[in-house]
Amino acid sequence: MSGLGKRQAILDGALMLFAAKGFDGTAVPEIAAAAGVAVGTIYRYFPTKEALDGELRALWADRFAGEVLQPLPANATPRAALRTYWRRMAAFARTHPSAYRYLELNGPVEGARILQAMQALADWGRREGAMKPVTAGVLQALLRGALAGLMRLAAPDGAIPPALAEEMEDCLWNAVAARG
Amino acid sequence: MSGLGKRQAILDGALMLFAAKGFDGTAVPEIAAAAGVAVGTIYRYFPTKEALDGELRALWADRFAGEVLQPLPANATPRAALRTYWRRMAAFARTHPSAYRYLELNGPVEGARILQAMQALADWGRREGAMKPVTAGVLQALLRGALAGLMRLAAPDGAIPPALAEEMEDCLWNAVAARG
Amino acid sequence: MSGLGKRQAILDGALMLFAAKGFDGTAVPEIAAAAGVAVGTIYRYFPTKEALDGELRALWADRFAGEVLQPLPANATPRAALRTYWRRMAAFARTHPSAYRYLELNGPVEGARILQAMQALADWGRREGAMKPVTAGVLQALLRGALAGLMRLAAPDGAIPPALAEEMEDCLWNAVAARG
Amino acid sequence: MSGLGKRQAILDGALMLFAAKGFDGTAVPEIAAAAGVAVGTIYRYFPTKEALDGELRALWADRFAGEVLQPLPANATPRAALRTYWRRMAAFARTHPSAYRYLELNGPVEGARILQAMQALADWGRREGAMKPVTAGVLQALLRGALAGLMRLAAPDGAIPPALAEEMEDCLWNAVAARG
DNA sequence: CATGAATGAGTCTTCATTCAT
DNA sequence: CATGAATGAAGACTCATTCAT
Repeated sequence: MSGLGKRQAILDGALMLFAAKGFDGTAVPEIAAAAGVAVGTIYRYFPTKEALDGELRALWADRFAGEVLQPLPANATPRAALRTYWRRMAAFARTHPSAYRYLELNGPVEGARILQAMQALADWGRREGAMKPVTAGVLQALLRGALAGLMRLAAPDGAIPPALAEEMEDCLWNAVAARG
Repeated sequence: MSGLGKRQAILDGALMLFAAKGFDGTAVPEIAAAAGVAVGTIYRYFPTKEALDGELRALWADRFAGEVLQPLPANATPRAALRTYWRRMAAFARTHPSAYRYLELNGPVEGARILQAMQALADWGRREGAMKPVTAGVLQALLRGALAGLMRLAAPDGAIPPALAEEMEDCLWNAVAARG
Repeated sequence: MSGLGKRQAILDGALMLFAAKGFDGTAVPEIAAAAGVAVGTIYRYFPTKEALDGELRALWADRFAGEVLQPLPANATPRAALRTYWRRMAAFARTHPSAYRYLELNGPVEGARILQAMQALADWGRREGAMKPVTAGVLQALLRGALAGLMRLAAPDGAIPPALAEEMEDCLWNAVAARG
Repeated sequence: MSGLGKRQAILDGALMLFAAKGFDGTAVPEIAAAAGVAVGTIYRYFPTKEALDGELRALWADRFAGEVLQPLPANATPRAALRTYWRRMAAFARTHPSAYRYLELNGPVEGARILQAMQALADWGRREGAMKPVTAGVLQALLRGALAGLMRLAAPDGAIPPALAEEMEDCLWNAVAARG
């Protein structure tokens, strides 16, 4: 196994365990076992357990924001934008349940970049008359909270039932849509 | 200090510390110090650290459900019911931030009883034509998630700004209201 | 065994082991075994291994200086003073061989106070015409070095043969005596 | 760099580090870094860390004895012999402070050969009537101890002030000279 | 020959739990 | 009942040594 492979294996093992048992609940030897390496090897790649945690969080927070904030389709409406953001977030949670749980467990999910996008969406929707005036923070709290709430409904590590995700999407839009 | 007083002090200290640093991040001697008792005393009231955690969770989950699910005012409409539930949840989070954080941190917030109430509300609202058909789980996820999301916006231990709470309440109703 | 007894046992065990194998060559569990206590107990009395070492050094350096620098007999001559200092140092090395070895191993043997006494002796001896002019540092180096050299001759933990000690004392006086 | 060069670099690095931090306080990777070689390389030249230490001690103890015990000048008197031995020892300590410190730190400085020379000097001096009867061990302890004592006076890695060395030499001769 | 990534036994230290006072 | 000194298993981290490249 190459050095990069081991580094990745360590990150993967740590992610799974931190997501399942938390940082303090996970012992370094457990991570080593999960990664299939010796304990000492972990310290060749990360100076401390904290550093491993930090890198892991930075890595996945970045990836989460990166996936959610990809360019919107051309000619998108605010409604389509909201739907797109929501689906991307749900897709991330479905594809990387451990990463999602880990990020939710340990504080804000890369707040700044997402919040910016929510601000832009709120402004845009209001300009177009499609959305009622809504604080960006409220919008972010709605999306993130709804996703976290749905994840809780599912069994641990369970995926969000697509039907519920679609139902929620409809609710979310109505939550912020301008009254007809 | 009476025996009950000590027991309460231990529970209070543990709540604060578990909320701030997590179960695994909190040492029993820390709890003892926070409670103003000797280490050994803790073990006169709780057989293990886990048992203390369990009792604490049961206690607060019960209290949370108890406060939120108090009888609704007579002649309430579905809209008023939703608002009442939301305000009670927000009030709990504002009044007992440590308890709220602790409950959110450690898995489901006494899911069953709340879910039941959401089910009842969804049925009721649909019967009256005030709400669109909505799965109870989605409703619960919306409320709980929105609250958690708002708490995250606030500084650690900070309270939710009342204005945001009201704005959110409006969104939540629209999310599930029947289209006019 | 009382708390003070345990503390003392730890200090004693550490002294023996540090003297025999050095600070870095001694493991904390070894100290615990030598002291007849559990590993954790050591940390109830000393915050770190380094702190234990520090206290040990302070303790014995003080005791060494205290024993050597006790008041000289009245009507003592410079010659008698030198003899007294030397005998006290040798007595300390004979009575507490581990402590002596430990102090020698780890840098200066409480240099300042002893050096002061050597300075006083050198001045005194010269004023009386009994000693030739001699730098205090040279005098200290002579005494301490001679003692360390004799200790080396003896087997590890072996005592200095009294005959050699007396012979050395004669040499030391001649080393600094004024020429007849 | 040639093989011999690497071997020498390792010995040099180890000497410096062992002198400064002791055997147990020095990590093999540190030695490798100081020597400018890879860790594994050390094990191509020395089977274990202990073996490296052993060779180092043998090497320098031999060199020390070799330098001190070079042939004395023809027509030397006992007094000149003592002075010569002392100056050679001081010169060694001045020229190779790390080596001197290392040898002093770790037990006897190649006792046997030096002791033999001291014995010969003591016998010779007595036969000539220049020295009082003195045990060889005492003579050795005086010289070595005086040197070690002077080294302690100097700052770490500091050289012995020549004036002190000369003053000491005078003392040493008087210590063992026959009374005039 | 030289390298340095990998190893895992061993290090210092913490902490849940017990029990004599 | 309350205490806190004592315990030792377990945690994070180090380091002498090996071996595939």
